[in-house]
Amino acid sequence: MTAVKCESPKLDNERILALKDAIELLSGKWKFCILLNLYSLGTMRFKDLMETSNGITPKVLSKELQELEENLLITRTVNNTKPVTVSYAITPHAIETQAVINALIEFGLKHRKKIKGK
Amino acid sequence: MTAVKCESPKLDNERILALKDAIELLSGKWKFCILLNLYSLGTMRFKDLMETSNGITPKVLSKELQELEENLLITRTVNNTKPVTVSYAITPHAIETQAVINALIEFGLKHRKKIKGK
DNA sequence: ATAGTCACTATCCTAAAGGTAATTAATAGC
DNA sequence: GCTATTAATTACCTTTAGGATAGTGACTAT
Repeated sequence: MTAVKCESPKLDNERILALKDAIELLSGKWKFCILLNLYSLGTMRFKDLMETSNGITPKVLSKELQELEENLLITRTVNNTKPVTVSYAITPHAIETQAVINALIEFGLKHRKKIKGK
Repeated sequence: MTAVKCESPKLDNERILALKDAIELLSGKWKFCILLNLYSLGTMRFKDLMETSNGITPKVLSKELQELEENLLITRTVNNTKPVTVSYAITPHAIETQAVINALIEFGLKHRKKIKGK
């Protein structure tokens, strides 16, 4: 992942690091897609995520899920089924990303209005 | 820019597009750095931005500024000085990104606490 | 004439993100 | 034995973001 740069004389170091972490953690082509799907549809299996994340490949999905799991945003559960299925669910902690998503949506809505009048 | 993918049965199409736009507009290594600097230090010249955005090259800074200007987040003003100087300032519209930045910081702070206890 | 400032632009290059396609392991059904 | 399902992994390839370096054009100062 490309390390994000952000410095600001107005923010203390802890906040700068937090901002940097948050951006890096959530950036990429598929992160929000996966989180939104898990958030709105609940626990999902690998196969389900393959289908709802339109155009993703198993390799990329697998990698994304690993990153999200490492960062405690989702849980991975192997089910005792045949063939083996694996369930993914967002953690309570991941629900905190909703505030970010809402802020992005609100900004995006205002932005679209601004741009339309150009 | 890599087009972000996000779909969700819970969000209507307008909000999905807004989210997509916002993410794409703000993603990249330098966007937040530049916006934060202009926000906290006020109007800045190209040269100033080169110095505060530690490690950026003129080519990349130029490209980032063009993108931000196209999206009405900053203004570009050529000053009648010798040699010519150019001033960049954030627009009132760009100040709305503060909500996004704050949400990211809040999430990042909580996230750092979570990860520390791993 | 030469060197310096400022705001870039041009060219080339690397590293990382992401895509394609094939393959694997475990198991079940036919 | 052969095919199918699920959740991956592997090797390979392409695209893109961004970095390194040099150069340009308008001007000033010495």
